[in-house]
Amino acid sequence: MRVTIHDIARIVGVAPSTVSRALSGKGRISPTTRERIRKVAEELGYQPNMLARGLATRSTCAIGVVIHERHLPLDERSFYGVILETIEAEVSKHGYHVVFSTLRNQSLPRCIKERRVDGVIFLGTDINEELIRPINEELPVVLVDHCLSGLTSIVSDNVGGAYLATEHLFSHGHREIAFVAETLEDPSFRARFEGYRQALEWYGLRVKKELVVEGGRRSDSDQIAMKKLLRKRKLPTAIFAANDFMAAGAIKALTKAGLSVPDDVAVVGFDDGALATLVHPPLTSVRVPRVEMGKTAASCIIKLLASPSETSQVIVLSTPLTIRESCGCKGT
Amino acid sequence: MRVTIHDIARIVGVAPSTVSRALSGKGRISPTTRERIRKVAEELGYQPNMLARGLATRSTCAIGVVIHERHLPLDERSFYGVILETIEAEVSKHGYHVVFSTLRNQSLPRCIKERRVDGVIFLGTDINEELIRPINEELPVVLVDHCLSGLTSIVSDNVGGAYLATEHLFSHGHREIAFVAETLEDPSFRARFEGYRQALEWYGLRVKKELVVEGGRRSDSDQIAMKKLLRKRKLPTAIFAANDFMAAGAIKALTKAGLSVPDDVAVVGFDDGALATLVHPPLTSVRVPRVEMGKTAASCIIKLLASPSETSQVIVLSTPLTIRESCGCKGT
DNA sequence: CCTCCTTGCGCAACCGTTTGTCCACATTAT
DNA sequence: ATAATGTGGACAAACGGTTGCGCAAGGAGG
Repeated sequence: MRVTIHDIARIVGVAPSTVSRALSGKGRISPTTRERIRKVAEELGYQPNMLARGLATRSTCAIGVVIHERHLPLDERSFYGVILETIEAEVSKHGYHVVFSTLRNQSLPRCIKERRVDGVIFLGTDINEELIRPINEELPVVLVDHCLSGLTSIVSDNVGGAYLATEHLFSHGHREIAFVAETLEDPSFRARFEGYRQALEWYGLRVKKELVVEGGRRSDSDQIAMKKLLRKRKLPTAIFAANDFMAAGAIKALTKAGLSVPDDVAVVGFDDGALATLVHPPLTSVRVPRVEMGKTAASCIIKLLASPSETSQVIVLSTPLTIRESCGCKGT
Repeated sequence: MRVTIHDIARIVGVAPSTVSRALSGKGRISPTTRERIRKVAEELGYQPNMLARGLATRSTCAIGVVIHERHLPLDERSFYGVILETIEAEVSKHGYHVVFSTLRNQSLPRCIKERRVDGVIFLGTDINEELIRPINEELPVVLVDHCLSGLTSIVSDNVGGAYLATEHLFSHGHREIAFVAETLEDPSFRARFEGYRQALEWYGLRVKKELVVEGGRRSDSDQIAMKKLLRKRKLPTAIFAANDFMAAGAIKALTKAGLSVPDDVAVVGFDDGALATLVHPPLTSVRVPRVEMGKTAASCIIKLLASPSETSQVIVLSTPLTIRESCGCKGT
């Protein structure tokens, strides 16, 4: 059996409550008994039972990180893995640990319903508002990559980043710029489309329907989209992809079709994840600051945990353009 | 305040213990009162407090998943993200949830030391045996991608997969086959090298030192390794890379150098993750059955939780070769 | 010398469950 | 009728901590 404060109390010859106070540092205790207790606890290798402590203090020292199943798998296609691990690293500095869970068929994980966490971070879009609101009544909630009024939200500047990418292509002479995405149903992708649209408009161009293609949610979405695009009578001179996955697929399809990237068609992606430097030519891509998003989410939830009345805010992280070779302007 | 069994007991007019038994289905209770209690619990939206239950039953309904920081980030370079999410999906079916944590500077996460989990799954190599053994004294432990005597271990057949890959290249006429890895210090990569060595030996070839290159642990390890290889007076006709990341890097470096894959140099990777189909040409790669590894790990820990005396075993999952285009045998 | 404050610590209640024990009553066998 | 058995539920003691309250001893101030 594990050693408890009662064991320590018996050995030192004090009451369990005294042990509790000595170890937690709260309450009035003489320095000498405090030290005696600490020493014995140390020797016995005492580890507090967090369940008991949690029961008494109504806290769990855990924060839930929930990700929608649509954003799985946590691999090359999704950047949530990095955010998850960043959150874990940050909150663990404050003594919290992470309960990781996915949202299946839009029902909250048991660990949340059963209040086994002190706060929740939701990762990604596609999470029903009706699911989140009630949670927020009882627990601090932080949203990452998603925005809801009255809730603390961490988002990247999708519109601005897309604007930047489109503008970059325009400034290098491209006038026929395609937009390729898996689906425009996804709010992030729609925002990226919006930035694309705004940039074109600002420069006096219009969005051409035939240059906007969606590949759908299937895993070969990239090739489906590119097939659609390559069927057109006139190819664009540049492609702005809504994420790196689609950009990599574009490069692949173009190369296969005997076209050169960036000489025949320039390509710009979005995310600037590890994939960007794994393909050839290396992707010019709009950087989504995943680590910063994770860190910000962690610090927000910690702040909310400390003072739940903290007013909610929307934090927009900027998305700079990382220029590599796929856009063809290297050295210009 | 949340509704407790005391609230229900008061309303129904029974003792809290009766409510507990009615809800859990254990113990003798008349069907009519059981139903009355269930109905009231339902109406009040009762959710059991798992902390209290855990305290009473000495279980937490949580399993810890620990990954060594060396295997981070959880992105294109690591396939542990997929395993993590698979484990979560599986154990949640049995009412468990996942506490995710990384191993920093070789010290166990607090959530484990404080026994906030009922069992632990360790992901990846590089985890100190001295850290794991004591845990195993008190909790069921499962190892994934790592093997320790007396502990239940789930591994993929690295040696066999590498043998298969090398044999495949040999059978298509290649005699100068390079081996490229980040480092041979990693046990998985060493095992893959061993398979490579065994295959060469079986076919009467010897390992040539100049054809075995390591790129180191840096993020541009792939390019460093390829630079070393391309400097040699005589290029190999094929490259067997210890993982997809290095294989993708090899393709990139070869393409950059004006060489064609697979016509000038064939490339075979290892992992067969999402990256394999994202590069051009698509990678022929040895499949590491990540999902199956996750599922197996989950079912092992569930079994161990049910009967802790279960005898430990080593489960080796087979690693078939997925043939695509980078090895140049398509259609042969 | 008496009162008042402070300090250090013990007592006991509480957090919300589970579970062993026991009792009252009903049912059946004798 | 009485005794033996079975049934349904109450009571209370855990589980391992935290925390409000109270009390005794000691020191300071009048």
